[in-house]
Amino acid sequence: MDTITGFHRTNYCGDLRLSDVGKTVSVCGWVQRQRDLGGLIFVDLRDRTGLVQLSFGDSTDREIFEKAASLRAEYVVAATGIVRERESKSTKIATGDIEIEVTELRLLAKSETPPFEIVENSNANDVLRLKYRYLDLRRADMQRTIQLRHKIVKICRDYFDEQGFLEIETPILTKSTPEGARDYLVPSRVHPGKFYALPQSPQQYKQLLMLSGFDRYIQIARCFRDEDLRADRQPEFTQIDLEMSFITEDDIMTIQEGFMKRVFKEILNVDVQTPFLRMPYREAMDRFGSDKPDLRFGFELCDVSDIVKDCEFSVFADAVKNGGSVRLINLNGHAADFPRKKIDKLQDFAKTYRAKGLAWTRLIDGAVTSSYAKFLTEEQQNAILERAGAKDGDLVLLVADAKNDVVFASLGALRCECAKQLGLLKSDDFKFLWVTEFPMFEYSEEEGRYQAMHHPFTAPMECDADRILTDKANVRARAYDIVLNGTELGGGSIRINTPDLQEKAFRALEISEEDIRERFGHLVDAFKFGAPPHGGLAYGLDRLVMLMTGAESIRDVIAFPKVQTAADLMMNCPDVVDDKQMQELYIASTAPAEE
RNA sequence: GGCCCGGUGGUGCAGUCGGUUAGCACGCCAGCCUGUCACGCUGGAGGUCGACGGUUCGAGUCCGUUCCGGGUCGCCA
Repeated sequence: MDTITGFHRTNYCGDLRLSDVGKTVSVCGWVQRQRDLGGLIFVDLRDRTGLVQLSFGDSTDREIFEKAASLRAEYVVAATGIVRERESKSTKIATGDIEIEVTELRLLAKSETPPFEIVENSNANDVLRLKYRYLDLRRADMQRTIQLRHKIVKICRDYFDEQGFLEIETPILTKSTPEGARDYLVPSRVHPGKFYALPQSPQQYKQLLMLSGFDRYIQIARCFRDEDLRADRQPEFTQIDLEMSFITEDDIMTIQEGFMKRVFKEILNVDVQTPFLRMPYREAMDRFGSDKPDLRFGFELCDVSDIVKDCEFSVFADAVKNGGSVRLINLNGHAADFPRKKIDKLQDFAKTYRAKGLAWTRLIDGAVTSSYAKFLTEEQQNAILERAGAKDGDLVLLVADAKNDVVFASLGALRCECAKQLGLLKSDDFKFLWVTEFPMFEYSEEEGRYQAMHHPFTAPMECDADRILTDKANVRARAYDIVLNGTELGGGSIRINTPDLQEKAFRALEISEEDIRERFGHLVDAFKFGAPPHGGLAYGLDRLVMLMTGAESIRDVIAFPKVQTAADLMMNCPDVVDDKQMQELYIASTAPAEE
């Protein structure tokens, strides 16, 4: 084995070009592949920038040639040589016009045969990839994603710095704030029986920073939520977290739009149109059945409750009578794409959103077929078609339910599912929007009371503020979400900044005086000392990177992600700890409770 | 907690109605080869089919349980 002593890298592999021909260069990296043609050996050397071909032939020193012959995949080498124009060029790699005729070769480390090939678009399964994540990360696509993530963060820091923001770190060991997601807890050694919580977000700290006069704050903040994982959800994730003082919604949105415009231009060379469309929550739900609508395609919802409220079809009529609705989407021109079998599949899909069924009507070659034909009068059926704007070649899907939530959720999801099946979701089409005027409260069946939809510090809209205790269902908040292609990138709000209003908000949430003191006392106290009007926004960096790279899973944009059971397969954690550690923390036993 | 999908040499997959020697590609090892670039050619090694139990003359295949992974609903102020 050779050492690196005295060797100095002059270039990264992927950077060499025809203009470098004749230069003596030194490169290092991993052996991607070795091709031994007998009297001639080629080695593709890989580093984080790409590949370059090393060549060994007639002019190569005997000892070096033999060393080259012994190279295997993933061996670590350093090579010095002269850049030559290739006799036969390759268009497949960026450095395909040249090769390095090696004059010095150092073997720095050998490698066992890796458990999977280090190639782009590997289809090795997730368990293996994650167990050997350090190898998985060697692959070119992972390298690109992680490097691109760095660039996004860099642009973020630069942009917000230019806008006068200060980056301030807030604690990772903090206080549990029930309400909201489950906390990750950290036992205290010094305070037996007491616990820190890892932050779900730096929410309260950043508001207190406004109170301290920092005026414009940003943090690339790690956040933790002990909830079940999804393709776009990890238990620890990164937020770009902002807060500003002496501003309104418009200021925050404008600043944010400027960042999006810049990052999309610099990273993807995409021109994002600003200002973004703004849409009240109510409108988003009515038109798209979602508070994070994907605007890349149509298929908008349409309410036909009034047409069917007295019809013979009890599924429709009862839904309306019991306080719900009957709504539809029209898959314009796609009737032929959804034969009966596919519609049945769509029904199963809708049922996962608790829809009880899926009614449909189809217009093909002038003939109308409906799943509900025998229950409705011709007038009613025609009225539905007219309301849907249905014409020949259309397929209309209807959901009826006594709960509007179910109608919206299932139709909203169907809308996206159908678009996906029809290939209408282009990953290079970016449709931003702000969803505004969220409800201040939502009723929790479980808790039997109204809860904050955003968080308890969110300000009500000024025109609704006097009804905060009397008309909870209809009070709207100064909250807004930034949505991109059906993904909630982030959300924020204007906060309450007066003790009076904050006290009213707590009362509306039926939080007792004692709880207020215990859980939010520091914030309540702080607000007695002059809180500026302020508001902010936080959004998921991981999701932004996902959308910008077209990654299908959030795991692909995080260097060391966790699997669905929140385990890290590489580190093998969570794991048991020594009894001694447990004792120091006053935790009784390492054994899980047995049934 | 519910529902759905998957687990077969190192890797990715095939495996029909339950049938006798579990197949393919890549990778790996050895030999040959002077312009390859997914090098080529020849030969070779490598599998108790996730685990346990059951049905059967016989199980990769059927049944049950369980483990692991993925998707999703609930959950995620």
